[in-house]
Amino acid sequence: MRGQPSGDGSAPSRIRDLPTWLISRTYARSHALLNDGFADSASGLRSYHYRLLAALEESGPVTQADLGRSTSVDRSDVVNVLAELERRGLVQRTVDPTNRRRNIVRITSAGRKQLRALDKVIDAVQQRVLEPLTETERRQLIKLLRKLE
Amino acid sequence: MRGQPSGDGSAPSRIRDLPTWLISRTYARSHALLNDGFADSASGLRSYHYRLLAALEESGPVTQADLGRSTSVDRSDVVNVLAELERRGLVQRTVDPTNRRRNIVRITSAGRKQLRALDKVIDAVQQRVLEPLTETERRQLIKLLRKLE
DNA sequence: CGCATCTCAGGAATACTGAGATCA
DNA sequence: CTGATCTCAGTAGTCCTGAGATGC
Repeated sequence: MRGQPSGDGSAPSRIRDLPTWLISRTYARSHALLNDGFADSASGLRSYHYRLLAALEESGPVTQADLGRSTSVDRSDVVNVLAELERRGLVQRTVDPTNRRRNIVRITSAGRKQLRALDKVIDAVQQRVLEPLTETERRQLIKLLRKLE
Repeated sequence: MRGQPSGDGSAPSRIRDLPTWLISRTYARSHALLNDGFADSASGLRSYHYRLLAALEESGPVTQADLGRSTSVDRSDVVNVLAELERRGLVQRTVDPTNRRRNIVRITSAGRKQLRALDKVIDAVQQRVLEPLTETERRQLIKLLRKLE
């Protein structure tokens, strides 16, 4: 295209320096790695499943609505993803006897086991994505990103 | 759910502290803001259109393939998005006389004008997303994210 | 022939909306 | 009735794959 400067990538570009663009690029990369990793794990599960399983293990039994809120997964997606997880015996849904509108969801021991396997995928992806950063930089990045939430 | 600590959000959570999760949340937020902003602009354009227009203005005339590579927009999406942009008179496509496989794409003056309008949307979104960060932190974030590319 | 380019058709995964049924 | 919850159907936008046609 045009003359590119030297240095460590300080080419000023309106687009490439846009935080939202950088975020979306990094997201796309880790999203792709995640899907590849999950595909390799042959579990038939995806990122949504992981989010819900991991949240369930961390929080203990919760209602679907709370689960959706804590994971930022939309209510309608929660329904579908939980249905798949239940079909696989990874979670259990029971009607809340004190409020029959609600489903109480809990992770099963098979779910915990599956989660251990998915954790490995996740860890590998983190390593791949964060590879260019030092430990200090990683902590810094996490801190900054948490502020943005 | 469970007892939450105090402080400035140091609740340790395997999920919420995952860089890829943080990235995906921030991505989702800015993506939504971007789409809302573009919808309000009544231009009928989306994030892909902006990426291509902005890249075209910055690079000058290029082939579609190069445009796709520089913006990380897939070749097949480049085709569709450029078709829409051309229909609106925002870009111009001409066959490269020296290599008739290629299309040379250039932004039109109407395209530049439209880009100015979209820039405002983009700026507003950046402000909204980065609002919790100081100037120094924003520069730091950009630096870290660029390292991840 | 190999290879790059442009094009088209379609799929996958995330994010979301609207509406209906149930029930506190 | 109000409002929360779960469910279902369907859409939007991004990202990607495979394959065909063209021309270097």
